[in-house]
Amino acid sequence: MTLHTKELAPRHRDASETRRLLLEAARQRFASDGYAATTVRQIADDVGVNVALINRYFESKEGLFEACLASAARVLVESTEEVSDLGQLADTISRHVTDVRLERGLRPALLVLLRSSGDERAEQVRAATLRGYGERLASLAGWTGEQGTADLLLRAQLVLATAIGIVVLRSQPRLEPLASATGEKLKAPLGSLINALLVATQDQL
Amino acid sequence: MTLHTKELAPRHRDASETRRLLLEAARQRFASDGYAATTVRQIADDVGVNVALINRYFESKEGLFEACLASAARVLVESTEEVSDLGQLADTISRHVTDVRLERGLRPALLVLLRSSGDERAEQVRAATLRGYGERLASLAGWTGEQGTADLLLRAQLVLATAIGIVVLRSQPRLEPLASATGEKLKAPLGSLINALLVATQDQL
DNA sequence: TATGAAAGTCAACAGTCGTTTACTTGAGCT
DNA sequence: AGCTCAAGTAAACGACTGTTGACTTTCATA
Repeated sequence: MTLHTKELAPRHRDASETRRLLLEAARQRFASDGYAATTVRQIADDVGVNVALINRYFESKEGLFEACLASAARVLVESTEEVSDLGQLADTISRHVTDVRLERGLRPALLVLLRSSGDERAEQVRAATLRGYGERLASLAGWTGEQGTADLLLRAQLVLATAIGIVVLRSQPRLEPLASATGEKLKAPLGSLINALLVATQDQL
Repeated sequence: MTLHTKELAPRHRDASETRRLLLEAARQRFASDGYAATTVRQIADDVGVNVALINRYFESKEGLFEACLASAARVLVESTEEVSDLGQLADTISRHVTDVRLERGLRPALLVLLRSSGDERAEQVRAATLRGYGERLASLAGWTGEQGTADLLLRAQLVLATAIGIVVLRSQPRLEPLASATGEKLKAPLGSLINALLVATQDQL
């Protein structure tokens, strides 16, 4: 339905730029429709180029998907680098989860991470990325890895689960009022959620 | 890969039983692989019957999927009927989310509810079911609909988001330790999460 | 301005998809 | 035992999928 979004700027045969546009269109399609339901012809049409270029630049549909996964993993890492303590976490997550910008937003990144392609290598990237994100959250709460803080990792993964659920309910079924809630509106309840899961427990130790 | 799970019991030409088996196999496939990635031949092979029976009993692949959605909606409603106050909620959710039984468990139900088929009618069933579940949770916290309790609906949907995230992270990427956590293990953190989101706010009014 | 390599297009390929039609098998009846 | 209708099968259909190899266009260089 969304055809030829980028028709402006004649695009004088810039290979790396075309590659970038294909990656962007693919991430959007994969995030909203999933891997199997997305057609390589759709992606090519979104950019306005021929299908064959996908195989030229990414080798295969799987290759294109893996490139999307790598891009999503980068976004996830960057989104946590600005957080230094638990106090900022609610603010950061609620802002990123509601970010409408396609490039930096957590929404397409998390959605792509959830879509399965069946490919073995892609599956490992997904698992490693989500595990790393959970561990980064846990570290903020004082998780060290081996000691008596094992519960914190589970609780951090529950925060990640909430973020995933928010992104899902905001995109596909568009559940109101959650779907239209601003980052500011989400900040308070997310703050008390994080406080209950990570801060309160931290104090007990 | 999972071929002919139900070979025992010769199955003497029982139409309604065959229909039931097809529905069960479909729910499992749709929940784990999604709509587009699931093949009607796979489903028929799981049961051990010919593909044509799917179109005979459910009219189309879409019809079969809608039947799965209806079944999932029923499970969701039933899972909340046993809850009468917020105190039981954490226990109920954590038990249902970790339930391995395919029939009654929340896991396949929620997963099917998340899978999109692109069909308009299916989309409406999904939306209505999830909205109703959120409202049922909010009602337990004192949400009445129109008064100054609007925030409670948003917070209840955050609880739903967490449940969805848990189910997702427990099935496809299998994120440990969340994926293997027992219902008993999840009960405590889920309890403090619900308490922070719904009970604490309730007291403020 | 000629030229060659890169960027992009075209058309076809081998599979697989959901669906349908005509057919065969089986069980319950008198 | 014979008949009959429902349950189940077999095989093919047209459409669509990802992928490929040969072709054409463009642009920076000489």
